[in-house]
Amino acid sequence: MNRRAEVINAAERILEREGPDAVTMRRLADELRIQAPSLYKHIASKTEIEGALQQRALERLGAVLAGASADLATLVAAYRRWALEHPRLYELSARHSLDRPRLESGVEAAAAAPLLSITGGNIAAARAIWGLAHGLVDLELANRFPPNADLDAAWAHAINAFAIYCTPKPEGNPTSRVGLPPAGPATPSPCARSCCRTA
Amino acid sequence: MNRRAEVINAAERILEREGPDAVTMRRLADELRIQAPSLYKHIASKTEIEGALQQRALERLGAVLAGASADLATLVAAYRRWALEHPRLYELSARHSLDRPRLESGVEAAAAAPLLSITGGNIAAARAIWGLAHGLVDLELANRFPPNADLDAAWAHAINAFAIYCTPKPEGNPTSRVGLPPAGPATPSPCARSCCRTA
DNA sequence: CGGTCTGGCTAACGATGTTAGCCAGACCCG
DNA sequence: CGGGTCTGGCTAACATCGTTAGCCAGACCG
Repeated sequence: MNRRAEVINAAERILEREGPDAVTMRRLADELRIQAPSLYKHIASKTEIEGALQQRALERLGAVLAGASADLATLVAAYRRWALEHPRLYELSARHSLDRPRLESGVEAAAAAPLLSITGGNIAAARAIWGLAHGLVDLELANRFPPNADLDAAWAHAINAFAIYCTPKPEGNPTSRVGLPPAGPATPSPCARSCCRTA
Repeated sequence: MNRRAEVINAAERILEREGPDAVTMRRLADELRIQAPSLYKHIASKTEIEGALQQRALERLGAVLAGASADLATLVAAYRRWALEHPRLYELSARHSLDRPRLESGVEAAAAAPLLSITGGNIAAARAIWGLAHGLVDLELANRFPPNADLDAAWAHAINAFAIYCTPKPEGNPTSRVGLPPAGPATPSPCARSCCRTA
């Protein structure tokens, strides 16, 4: 069964080095000094490889987020940074629809946990923040912003807007706050920050 | 030159009826009662077709948004509705990176205008809201939320969070407010809404 | 020793985007 | 009317893609 992991490792290597179009069964077989049809002794289809990489991406992103859940700003900064550092993997994992049955259970929840923790267990708010982070990253990766766009400013606004939903965690208490009531009117600083001045 | 438009129309028809995988040069040729290579008399590549559809999507979405720019809630609702009604077209247009050179000038700006208008010309805030709307839609289309997720609640949070950046337009003045200073501390209702109670 | 399983192999299939090259007809200009 | 060019079809073919079928060497085990 270890060969299967080698296949997926090779796929990830090719993906990161040469982009998604290079991840080809024949190219992948080359990397393993094998013929393409032999791959099917270890995996059922290319889709399965993509699924495995998606799972891998979810795990890694989840781990990174878990280590950066001090407050909203650092959390989303970690999200953005990871996505920009592993754009191919992020794209592959985000664009494909999850086939939850195949996904190892818990991965999804683990990736979501830090976000939930920060919103005090407010699932809907966590989803909104997730959407925001994913959307900004996705648009950035897809080249949808003009080349000179000040994306840091956009992220700053995003963080500022959602500050109402988040109380910074008391220092030194890294455990989850899932289950606590939402933060409620912890009014954010009323947007006099530099990022808010129109250019 | 009109045949080119017919090709793109046919591509859109197939896309919407049978999904992205069905948009094949041969299938497309069938639809036009033609042989596949003949398509190349009217277009240079399949990529060009996708670019044209992307442009088309941008135009239509822009038009819809322009007609729904009363306030943030109706604007993003329109965004979401359009994307869910034309998921294939939206995906195709959002996933592909823009090749701005080929894009007809002004389309991008036109699509962005309603958003900019609502943030009072605050570009960074507009981008954040765009990211949020795109992200939520993209995750929804990609099946990333659990089947029973209450997405309306997530959208409500999203709107609530960004309310600080938006003053509702004075009734009966549909012209743009681009250029005005940002809304500043127009404090949002402090999140006592039903959507904010944790389930 | 014999049987089974593992993990390679070659050959091949159908589908994809795309190119080369031919040709009928429309259309225009002298 | 005659000839040239342009338009828009066509067939044949190519390389590449994911994938299947079927063969076989070797390891391993009873």
